[in-house]
Amino acid sequence: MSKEKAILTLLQGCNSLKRLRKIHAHVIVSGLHHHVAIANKLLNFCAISVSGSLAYAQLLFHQTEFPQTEAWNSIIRGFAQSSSPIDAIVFYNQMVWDSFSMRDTFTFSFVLKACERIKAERKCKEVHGTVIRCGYDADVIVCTNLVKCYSAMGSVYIARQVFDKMPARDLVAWNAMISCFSQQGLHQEALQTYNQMRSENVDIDGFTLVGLISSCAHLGALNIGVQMHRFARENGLDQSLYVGNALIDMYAKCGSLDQAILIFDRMQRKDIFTWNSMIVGYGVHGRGSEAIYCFQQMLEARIQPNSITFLGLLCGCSHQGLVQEGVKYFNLMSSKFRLRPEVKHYGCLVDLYGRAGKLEKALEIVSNSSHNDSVLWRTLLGSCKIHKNVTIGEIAMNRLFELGATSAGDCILLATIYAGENDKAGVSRMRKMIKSQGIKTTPGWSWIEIGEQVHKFVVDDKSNRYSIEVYEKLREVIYQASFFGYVGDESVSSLDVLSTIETLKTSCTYHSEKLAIAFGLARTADGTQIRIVKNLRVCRDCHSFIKAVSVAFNREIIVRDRVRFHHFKGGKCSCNDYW
DNA sequence: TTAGGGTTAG
Repeated sequence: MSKEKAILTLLQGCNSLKRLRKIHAHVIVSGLHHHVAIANKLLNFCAISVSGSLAYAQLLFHQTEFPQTEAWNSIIRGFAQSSSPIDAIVFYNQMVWDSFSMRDTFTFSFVLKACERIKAERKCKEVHGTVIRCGYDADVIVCTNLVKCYSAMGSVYIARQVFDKMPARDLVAWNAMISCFSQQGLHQEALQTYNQMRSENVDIDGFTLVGLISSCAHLGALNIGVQMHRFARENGLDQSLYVGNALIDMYAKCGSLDQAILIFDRMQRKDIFTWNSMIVGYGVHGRGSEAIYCFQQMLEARIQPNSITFLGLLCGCSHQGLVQEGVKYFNLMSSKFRLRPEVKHYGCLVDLYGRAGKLEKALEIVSNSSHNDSVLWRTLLGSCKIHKNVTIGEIAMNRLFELGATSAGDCILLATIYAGENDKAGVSRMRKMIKSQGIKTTPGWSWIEIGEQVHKFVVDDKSNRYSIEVYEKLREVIYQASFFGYVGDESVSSLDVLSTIETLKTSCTYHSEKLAIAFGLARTADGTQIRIVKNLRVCRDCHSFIKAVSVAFNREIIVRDRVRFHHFKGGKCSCNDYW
């Protein structure tokens, strides 16, 4: 065997930096350090291997007199996956000026990886231009990297353009496009891409499923989610940790907490995502005690909690009124688990005290918090609405005003408090504030899944193609509901119904959830559960309407609002009218 | 024997 071959064989079996240093010394003594294959192998090991060293790789690289493409690629790749991806771009820039080497598909893949990780938008566009000029825009891997890179920067439209222009798309490319939509919150587009994928006869795998199941979770699209679950089972993909985690989250977010628990219990392996998805699931369903029990099991399984675990726990405690427990876990975060509470955790703490009527304590926390955040004051204002506290409500509103963060929702919250006190002047002030300050309102919308279609209804919307059918059905539903305790907004004082953003713009009659429920009643068989996902909180009028509908039509209705779940059955709601 | 992939919160 020649010396060169012997050294290459040694490098093949090398598994530590210490051993590599010895081989390197041997290479120098043998006068083979200019041998291209050996030098590249050495450099590649140092740059990529977990037992390598990027510092050593840099040393080797600088000792290379005329580095060729392979050497550049190794060093760029090494930095692209390191904690300092910016250095990959620095090396790429140097390579551009080097006349001894040409960039290839590997170079582009690695530098795009670095751009993706540090969200270097300008560089990504520049590399994209070079990719086109160099004729690599037909390369499926480079293009998939471009899709991922634009996706990471939120440039979904460009990502889709790159994807559409690809001459051939493989499974990974489709998965990247679906993930892009899913991660950017464009869930209906993710499902449409999946339909397109199916129509082009592309098989799907576990990666596809995870993106899609996550989109179903956000959309509340249980029927499609169940189909995905069935597909996973039939193809042996339900054993995957990622798929299992996504399924737990999907079932919990679609209102089927029992199904989420079933999958959770059956999972052979559980990681932090598994535990968090279950704890957050319990939390948003207002089942604090079970969230706490799950947390204790998690600790027994020796899984370290993170900040999301505590968000789930605190949410559960807050909605179940477990004040002492909530405070205990808030304190444990930093004292035992060395996790610094973030503004969202403080938000949960304010909500915890506020919901329980301890508004002075909640005010003290917001006032003393180093987070001078509008979210905290808004949370406090929400609690003031529940407990009809004008004084603290006004303090919160003034602080929001000073922070320049007043929204229409805030004005409506305070207007509702004034309305409770029969303070017409206060309500009028809030109306004027919205108008004079030009405060933007958020239109309310609701999703409902019928079969495999997700339909969106916007407040007072008559542009929907089912409008005539829906409005006609809604009139009938309101009439039926009136026999079961629902008093429509016509007979309710206009002050009493000021509780959502929608209200100021229109009458409560055509709130988006009412339209969606009427559509659901018209389009589904008797006894079928109706599930609604709404972007805002449910207003008092709609809440009492849905309670009456659940009994009048003998339907279980599940509404996921911006914060929590409401399970309506037999004229009652799981939130016990406390939300 | 130098490449591209996934989940929880927000």
